[in-house]
Amino acid sequence: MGISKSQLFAEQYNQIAGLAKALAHPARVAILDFLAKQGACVCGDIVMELPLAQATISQHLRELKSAGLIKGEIEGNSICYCIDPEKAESLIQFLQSIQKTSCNPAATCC
Amino acid sequence: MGISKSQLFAEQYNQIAGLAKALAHPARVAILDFLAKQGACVCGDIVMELPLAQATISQHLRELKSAGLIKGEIEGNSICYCIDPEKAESLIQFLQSIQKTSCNPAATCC
DNA sequence: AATGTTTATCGTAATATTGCGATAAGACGA
DNA sequence: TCGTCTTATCGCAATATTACGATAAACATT
Repeated sequence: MGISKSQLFAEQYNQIAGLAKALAHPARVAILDFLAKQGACVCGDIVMELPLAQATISQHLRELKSAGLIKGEIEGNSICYCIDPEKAESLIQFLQSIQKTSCNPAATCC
Repeated sequence: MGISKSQLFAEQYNQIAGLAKALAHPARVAILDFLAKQGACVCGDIVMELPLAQATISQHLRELKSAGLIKGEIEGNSICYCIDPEKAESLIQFLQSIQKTSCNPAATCC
């Protein structure tokens, strides 16, 4: 009935899925790319870069932060965001692990 | 109003987000991991592995397939799924590109 | 042809996400 | 203190996702 059954899955799978979910919106991908292209930290002017209202961007930033993909620290009047590379690593490793799979030669399908 | 504004974002960001969305559910992560651990293809017994109904798994498989993360070919009576490593690559590359970002030493926040 | 096996699709209910205006909370300068 | 600037949160409406029973479609076996 549409209820989330995430508690039925292994913790590892939920973690990967949680990270992917944080990336599963073009605005959040754009935010990460913008932070990366700045080479370092950015204080607040993400709102100027994206075609979304300030409230919406604040929400996206919160999701990225709670997923652990970015860090934000108070910098005087504004807040300074930057990328936290640690969590991205586990997603990369999962992708590489499934990517390594070569198709069984005994199978005729691929 | 909750409408999707994805058409306002660059095509590249939508592609990354689309791939991440396919990974953004523990059942789909589990399916990919299962296919990878089998080393190759598996015909249908994914249903036995996961605590979900057959209709639900079929839906998840369709999402993985339309995202290009898996391929499925008809194998007699059943259908044979295996991982398509191509699309995973672009997601890996995006993650690595944002991961490379080291924090600007001039910034005091991180 | 009739039956069983396997996978896909439809319809529907429950829940989650998205987006934004309004507003609050905090820091800064005059 | 007062106004201003910046970011967060609330509340709501619109939409999307998730899950599954029922059923259909395709094929193999009998």
